[in-house]
Amino acid sequence: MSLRMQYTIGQVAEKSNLSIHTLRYYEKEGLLPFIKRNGSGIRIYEDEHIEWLKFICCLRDTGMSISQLKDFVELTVQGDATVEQRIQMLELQKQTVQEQVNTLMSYIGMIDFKIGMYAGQAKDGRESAGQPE
Amino acid sequence: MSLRMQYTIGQVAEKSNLSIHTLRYYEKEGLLPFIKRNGSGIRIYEDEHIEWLKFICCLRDTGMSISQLKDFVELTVQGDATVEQRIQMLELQKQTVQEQVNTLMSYIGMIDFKIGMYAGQAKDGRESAGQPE
DNA sequence: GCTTGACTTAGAGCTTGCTCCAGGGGCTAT
DNA sequence: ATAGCCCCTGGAGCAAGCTCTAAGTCAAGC
Repeated sequence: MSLRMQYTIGQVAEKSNLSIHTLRYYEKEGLLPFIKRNGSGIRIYEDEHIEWLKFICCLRDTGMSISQLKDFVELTVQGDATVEQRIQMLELQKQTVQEQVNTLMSYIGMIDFKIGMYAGQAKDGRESAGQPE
Repeated sequence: MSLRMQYTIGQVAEKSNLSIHTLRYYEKEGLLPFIKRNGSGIRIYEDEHIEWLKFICCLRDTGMSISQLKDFVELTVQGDATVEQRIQMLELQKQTVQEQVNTLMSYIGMIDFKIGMYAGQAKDGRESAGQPE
């Protein structure tokens, strides 16, 4: 007997850090095909939908586009038969995230190097103005 | 007596993985205020400019906007007096990149968790189709 | 001298992902 | 029953960052 909480779009917006507009936009784009409505047409969200939104944001923030997300959702809706395919997609995504991390770490190195150069200049003032390098 | 190589926009496009369009766009937006022209109005790039472009891409790819980049370039053009300010900007940027790395690593964890869930479903096939969760 | 190809400009157009607006519905409290 | 609030829809608008087009210049090779 799990007590299942229900939420309106405004409550979900607060919980998910997405705007109401964005939530409706995502639904329109097919990212939330399972949200039910009450008699007045009001969207009713439940806890699992909020979890799903968090996962969507994870994929979105790692570079997956809305339409790719839609493809992923459609696979999910199709059920068991597509589990392997979804696992493959996620493995691929995981790999690209790892590459992103590597790239960002190399960027930290570049920024550090530049900071070092500037720090040297700040001491002995040998910069030739107007020539970023 | 350093031999200083010179490049046309097409050569720089190849070397920098930016399109010719993008290079001209960046110049128009003030990110490359130091590119000279030859007698016919053709842009002449040198090695240090290509280095600068790589650094610009580093900052851009870590979330700095074109207009922020422009601000940074303007400080650089002003010379020594702004070195401290530029160091501060880069320190701040470095910090945000580190936060991005942390976020991405937590996303890898989320993706892994999801893969684990799917892998479980693939084995015992207890997914309820149409209910992403 | 004509073609080819890479360069020039100004400015229009495109894509993505929101963001907002007008106009309206329905519950709840006074 | 009127106000206040949150909800709804369809569609317009917006910002960023390119991306492309039209029309033209220039230098080299045949």
